[in-house]
Amino acid sequence: MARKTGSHSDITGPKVREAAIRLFTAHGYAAVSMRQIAAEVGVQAGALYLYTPNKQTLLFNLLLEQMQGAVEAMKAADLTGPAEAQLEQFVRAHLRYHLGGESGSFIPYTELRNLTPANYEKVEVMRRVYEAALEEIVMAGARAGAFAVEDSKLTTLVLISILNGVLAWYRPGGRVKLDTVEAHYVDIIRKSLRPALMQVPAE
Amino acid sequence: MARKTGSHSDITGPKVREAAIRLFTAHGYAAVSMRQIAAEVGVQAGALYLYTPNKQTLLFNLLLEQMQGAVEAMKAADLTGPAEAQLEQFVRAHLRYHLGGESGSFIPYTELRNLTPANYEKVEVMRRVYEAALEEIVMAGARAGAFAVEDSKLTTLVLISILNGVLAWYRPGGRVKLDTVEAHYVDIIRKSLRPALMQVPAE
DNA sequence: GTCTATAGGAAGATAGAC
DNA sequence: GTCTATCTTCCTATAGAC
Repeated sequence: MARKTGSHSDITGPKVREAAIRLFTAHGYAAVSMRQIAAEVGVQAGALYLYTPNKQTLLFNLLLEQMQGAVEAMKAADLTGPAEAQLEQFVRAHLRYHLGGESGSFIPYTELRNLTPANYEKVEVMRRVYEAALEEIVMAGARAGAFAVEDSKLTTLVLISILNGVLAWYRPGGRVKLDTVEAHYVDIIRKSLRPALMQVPAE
Repeated sequence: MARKTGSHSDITGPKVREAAIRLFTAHGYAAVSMRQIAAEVGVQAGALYLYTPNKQTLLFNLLLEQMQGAVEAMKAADLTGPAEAQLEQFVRAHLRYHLGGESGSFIPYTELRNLTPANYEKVEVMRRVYEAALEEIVMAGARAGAFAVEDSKLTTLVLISILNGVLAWYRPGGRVKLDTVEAHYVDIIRKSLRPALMQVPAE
């Protein structure tokens, strides 16, 4: 394909995306200026507006794609079999999606507060789909007597918060490997939902 | 005591504090302007500088006092008896301190990233004291065979992140009461540390 | 103790040259 | 497609009147 000299749209575009993810993750949306993003990319601030109409839309698109990606990863997981197995697959899919990205960074959901109400609502729709899927698993396990659940909504919220809590301390390339994290969370989450000891069938 | 007319230092001071906590918690330090804080208090922006030398110091003092308060609450808790009992007291103290405040809001630790390096280090010292206390409990339980722990540092980090995750969804005055939250977290954390089923002594 | 006014700078976003 | 230059707005922080 013929291409004009100096046309770097296909290179700069992704770089803007990655720089924004990295900076928003590290410092938060409000603390990051368009000039900082531009410096990270290696262009002047004005050039960013070839790739996004404004700063707000940049954040919105990143968060929406991220949330859609989480839903897709969840749907691609093998959520079949007994509730315990489904839960394990959900936990693994969640952790791999949120921690395993090439870029190694993921914008925390707390940045949702920086979206305009209209934009927030669009992302929130996806978040509800995601959490509803988890709640289905929780309720199925409760019905089957496999999970101790008093309030499926509360249990689901707590599970999500536990899983997202990993972002508070996990560092890619750090001492703790992703496999270890996965195994650890699968283990503690499984145990945390286990019915009281007396109700566990001895085997 | 004689007091000059118009001297509201003892009223405005606390109001600045509370407004800053509320706004930093809701929107994050970087997204909040001194003008917003002033408006919340009911004064003009310039008047805030009677109570803090600058915005950074305002955040620093709030976070430092918060962290010191957590350490004091932990030390005031009855951390005696077997590791299971100590852990339960730690969990209850942590949740009550972080959720039970009169103001009903607590600046998330993610705001630590907005501190200057020198200020960050001072708060970090307190955080290490706090986490070390939890790790002591975890290790004691592991030695006694009461807890399943492969890596006490990892377990401690995960426990802290689980406990702080409550801030992601709990709303004071909401559907779920503080007592319920406490009971729920004590239950799931106790279970999550329980040794595997086969190793539990039948009784 | 609080106000108004303002200095000084940095932010988001646009215009036009190349 | 990117740069430089700039408009406009908002920010932190200070000065001086009351």
